[in-house]
Amino acid sequence: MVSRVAENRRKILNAARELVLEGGFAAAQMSAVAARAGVATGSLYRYFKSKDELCRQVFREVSSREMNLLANIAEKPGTATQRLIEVADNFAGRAVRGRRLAFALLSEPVDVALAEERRRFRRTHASIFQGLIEEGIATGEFDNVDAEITAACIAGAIPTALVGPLAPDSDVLDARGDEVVKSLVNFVLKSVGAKYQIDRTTGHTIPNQTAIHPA
Amino acid sequence: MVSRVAENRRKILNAARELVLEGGFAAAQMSAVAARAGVATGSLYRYFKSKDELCRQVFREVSSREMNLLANIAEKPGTATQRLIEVADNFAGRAVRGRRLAFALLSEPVDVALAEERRRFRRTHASIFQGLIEEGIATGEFDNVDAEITAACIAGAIPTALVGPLAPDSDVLDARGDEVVKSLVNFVLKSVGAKYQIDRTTGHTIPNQTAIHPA
DNA sequence: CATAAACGTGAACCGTTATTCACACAAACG
DNA sequence: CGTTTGTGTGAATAACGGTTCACGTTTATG
Repeated sequence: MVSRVAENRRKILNAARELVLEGGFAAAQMSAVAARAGVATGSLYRYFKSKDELCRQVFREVSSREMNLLANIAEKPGTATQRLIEVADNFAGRAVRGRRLAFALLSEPVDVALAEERRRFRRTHASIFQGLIEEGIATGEFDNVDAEITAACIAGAIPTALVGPLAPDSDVLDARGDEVVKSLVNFVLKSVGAKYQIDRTTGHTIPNQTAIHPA
Repeated sequence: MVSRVAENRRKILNAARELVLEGGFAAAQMSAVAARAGVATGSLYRYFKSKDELCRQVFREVSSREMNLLANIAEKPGTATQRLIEVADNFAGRAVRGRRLAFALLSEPVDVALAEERRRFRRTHASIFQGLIEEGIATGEFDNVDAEITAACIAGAIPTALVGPLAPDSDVLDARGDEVVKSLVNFVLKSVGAKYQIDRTTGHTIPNQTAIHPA
């Protein structure tokens, strides 16, 4: 009995998540969620106090998966530079490959409840970058930049570069995707004054131009 | 008569703009706009086909003012570096000082009609930066970065750094505002591989650390 | 001045969605 | 087996905000 309740809760969350993955949070209307989950709309309210609560839950589930992925990469052994490259590459790469999800999590117009959740998400992103930047500064790999601001900038730059000026439902990213991701990684590296860049075609590490040709 | 019509149109647009400046586009409800303008709600539809059209008009008026400001700075004489500094400083500085407006134009959740308008706005921002970056690359002031992507990143980074991780309705920016703006300018300079930074306290131009201490 | 055309009005209308609720049914308990 | 408690239902409700419209008023035209 208690298990059936848990099972239903799961069914509802899964249905909502599927809808979000397909059409963003705009598509997660209560009646649609209920239909997808195979229950009545009224039943949703046996499990969730409100739509906000349901959506927040979905947002948390989906975003925490992404967060953990990046956080784990950031904690792996290696130089700050290597890890910064990997985090940035994964962040941008995952966003490019899963543009629908990235849009829903980062850019889709949502109401205040979710906007709060999204702020938290962004802050977590930023704090991952901030940690790496501070490490890199300490080891001398990076310049002595304002880690907090730089991290916030990076956390904002990557998503908006992907969903903003580059058309959001265009397929440019499917073709040029890898190249764009590499450019983004290089952007990140330059912004912290890293000594290296990655080659736009081979992906190999190469010296940073600024460091090689000082004024 | 024709002048009275034009006058009323102006009254309505002004009322809508005021509301947007005070509470974002969410506050620009038809009834509120009508009340503020001193006309009946029905009258709004004598002047604008729909709310979307009215809001677009307001968005254009307000954003084009901002755009022109930056575009003019970008066209002034001087090195690409100098102008990039000025554009970035104005962009960030104006956003910090007019956070309400910046929020409405750049980050507030809006519906599809305005989202389209906003995309255009962002693209224009990006193209201003892109032009400066390309110039700087040509003159050897900047590294040979991917100008399109870098510009998109910068255009996305500055707004989200201001309204994102740093609390949006907090007053941190009122106190630390200048410092934050300078950090943002330095972020921009580093991301293009400029030879200079600006001093975080004096605001004077100083050599870029990366260029001075090559690996 | 007569008439038409346009303007101004604001209460009513409508579509959209989240939320509720009265009722049916199943499960737990003595 | 009766009772109570919890669960499922989906049509009705409520709230919200943009849009309309039938009517009075002002302005233009001949």
